[in-house]
Amino acid sequence: MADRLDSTRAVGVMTDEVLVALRRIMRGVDLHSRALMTSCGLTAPQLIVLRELAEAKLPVGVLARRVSLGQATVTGIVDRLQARGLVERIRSDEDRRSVIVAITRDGRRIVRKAPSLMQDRFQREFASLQPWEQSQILSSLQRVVSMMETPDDEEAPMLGVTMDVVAPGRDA
Amino acid sequence: MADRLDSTRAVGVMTDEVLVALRRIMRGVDLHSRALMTSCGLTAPQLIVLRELAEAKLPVGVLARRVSLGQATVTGIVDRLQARGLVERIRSDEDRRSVIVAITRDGRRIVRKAPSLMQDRFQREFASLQPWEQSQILSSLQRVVSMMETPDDEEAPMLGVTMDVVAPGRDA
DNA sequence: TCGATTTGATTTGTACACGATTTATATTGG
DNA sequence: CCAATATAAATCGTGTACAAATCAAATCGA
Repeated sequence: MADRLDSTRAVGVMTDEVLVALRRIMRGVDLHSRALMTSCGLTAPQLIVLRELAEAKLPVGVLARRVSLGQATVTGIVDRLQARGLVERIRSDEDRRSVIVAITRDGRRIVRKAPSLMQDRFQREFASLQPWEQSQILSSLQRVVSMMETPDDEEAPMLGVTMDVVAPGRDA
Repeated sequence: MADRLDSTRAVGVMTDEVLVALRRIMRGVDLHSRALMTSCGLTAPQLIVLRELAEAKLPVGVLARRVSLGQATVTGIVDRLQARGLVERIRSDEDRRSVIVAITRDGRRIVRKAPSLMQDRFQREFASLQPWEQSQILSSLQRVVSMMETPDDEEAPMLGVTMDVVAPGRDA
């Protein structure tokens, strides 16, 4: 019964379970994001960005790196935030290519009363764990991150998924 | 610079790090999905759906539950798969509201030569860990899942791996 | 100084992913 | 038998998220 996938090597079994857990986590985060949306009008990424800006005004590029998102994505998020008057764009005097994003008074007010990024349930349960369990979970997650992100983070050359399907010549 | 987060309560510090790790993982999964796209023309969700269909033709609703996605999302994925001729839609004779999705010969061929869902790198690194590390990671992830999903909501049928911990009952 | 390159941001196009609504078909109640 | 209800899928609207193309400003080179 376990051999439905011809390509399933022994190692695949547990990897698949990891994958399933990952997908369920992603789904959970997404669903919470939507719940947030209906409760306070902000999605998780929007709130993350806003929180970052609550600490300091930043140019878009720096902001993107801070929140681990692409520049294009952040531009869209800032668009929506700006439409609600929660942030403002200021062209830098130093470098007129650069757009500084700053939180507004309204934005600050919303950040202050916004619920936590993760559901209360998660916070509560996580907090109730023993410290060693908390660090174990954190380090496991970080281990997964390190296995997923390229080590010498050159960003592009990791497309090594290709078995023989595609030619690796990306620079040509 | 360490006091920028003065507004976070003690419990928030580690939770935030968990969150960051989670987001980086999600980003990693997404990036891999795109790499997959360029290498074999299929994204991860498409491949997941196709794999499921390689085992049996299914109505859209059942398919959606099997892969833990919404019905609307699966409709879109099936649209794109169908446009490439990898699946076909068949209206059920029994119940003409129902649309059975079946994999085609081309679809089966692609599934066969598609790379694993996760990069080789992840597979290799995960496999190279000590067994106790593997189970620690898996159980940490599953712990996170259980903290995130509301007990009410359980049920998500997952991608067929069902071993322990979650959802004992496979389907009928 | 003027072109070429680089760099920051936006735009465009594709693909998820969801809830809500709509459409088509079944089933049931009167 | 037909209206009311229920269900399956498709469609619509919103919001991520990315790469690629584009635009605009700065900087470098000749």
